[in-house]
Amino acid sequence: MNELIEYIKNHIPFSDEIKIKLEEIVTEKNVEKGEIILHENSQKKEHIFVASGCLRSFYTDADGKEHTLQFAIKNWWISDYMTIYTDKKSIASIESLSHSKILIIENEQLQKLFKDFPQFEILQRKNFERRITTLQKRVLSLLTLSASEKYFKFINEYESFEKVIPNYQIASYLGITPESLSRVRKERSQN
Amino acid sequence: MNELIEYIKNHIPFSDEIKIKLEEIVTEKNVEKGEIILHENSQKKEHIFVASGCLRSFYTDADGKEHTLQFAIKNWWISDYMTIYTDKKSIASIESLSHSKILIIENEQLQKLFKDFPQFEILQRKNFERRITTLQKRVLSLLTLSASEKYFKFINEYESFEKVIPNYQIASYLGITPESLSRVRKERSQN
DNA sequence: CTAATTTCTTACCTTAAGTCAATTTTTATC
DNA sequence: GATAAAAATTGACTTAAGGTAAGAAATTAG
Repeated sequence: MNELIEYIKNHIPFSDEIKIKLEEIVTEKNVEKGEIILHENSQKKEHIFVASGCLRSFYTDADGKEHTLQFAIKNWWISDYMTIYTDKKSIASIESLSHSKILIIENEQLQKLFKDFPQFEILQRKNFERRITTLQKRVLSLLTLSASEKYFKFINEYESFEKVIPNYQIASYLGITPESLSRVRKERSQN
Repeated sequence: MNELIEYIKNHIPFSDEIKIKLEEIVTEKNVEKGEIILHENSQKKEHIFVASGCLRSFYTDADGKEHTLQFAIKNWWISDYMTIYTDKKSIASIESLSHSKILIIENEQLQKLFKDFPQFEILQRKNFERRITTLQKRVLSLLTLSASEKYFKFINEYESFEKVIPNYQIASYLGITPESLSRVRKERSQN
């Protein structure tokens, strides 16, 4: 909870009122490595804030292959946007990649929070803007870059991820096979 | 202008006050096929509403190859989000694919509008939500689908686009070559 | 500390999609 | 409606990345 408060204070004016409200609507949870937090097919509209550790959202295709949508570390939000903003069943799952501390807010509660404390709208808007530009950049990478370019861009941009996240999951984020990623990494170590 | 008003009325309560304000900040423009509305490298933070016709935003890579970011038809918004929400120079351009009528709003003006008429925030939020889920779906398509699957999904989803947009631009949206797209289309006509 | 499991690497082969170049078809222009 | 320009198609060839399978390395669990 303190991590979330810290995060909020860094963005908008904070008050005791807000604190009380937050304590009412936020669920704190410690999760183990490998634990699934949000299951595919659920209809839960939950926003997850990562207080510590690392999470991943992914989609499992018809062949059982997993495709990573997002990684999230401390101070990041992660959720299944398609489920929250449409009325369709979730096609994605969220799992923890390490022992993590997470804070969960129900979407309805969050919407109420926006009404009661309009300054949160600003936070939300900023998050949206960041998310849109991030997704846009990712589309562009997928459209224009080769396997090795995508990988080097990724480890460059998300250095801190490299140690926590298994390579086969990075591959599934970049849209390449683990074998290809391994070959790309070999090249690097030879040059 | 009427098209924008119509659009707004469909989403939030409208008033004469809003109308007056809009007339003050909105620039109406008729553009020709092939006309560039927003140039790469500009720093203009403009939101474009399509009243009629069809627009396209695209990125030109180092080899001069164009990669389509978005198409937009009547009642869609199109802009260069990366330029608007970061302080970097635009790496994308926006062009008109037909004779089009467009309405342009400066980002600063739009932000003021949000302050004066908070109901617009709702409109903005909905737009953001839609955009995020759309981008997310596109990432997923790029990660999981073959050239032909991407194409059939596209023409299925955006039927109305097929007639206006040249195939080589659809190819650049899907991340495949025009030649590959042509082969995919040939298969379809044979089965 | 050892066994079991998971992740990563490597070699060999296959394939989907890219490249290049020529031709046909469609669209725009005078 | 003829001519020019743009877009689409096609064929021959190349290539980047995928598939398979087996073994090595690293992690995790008992």
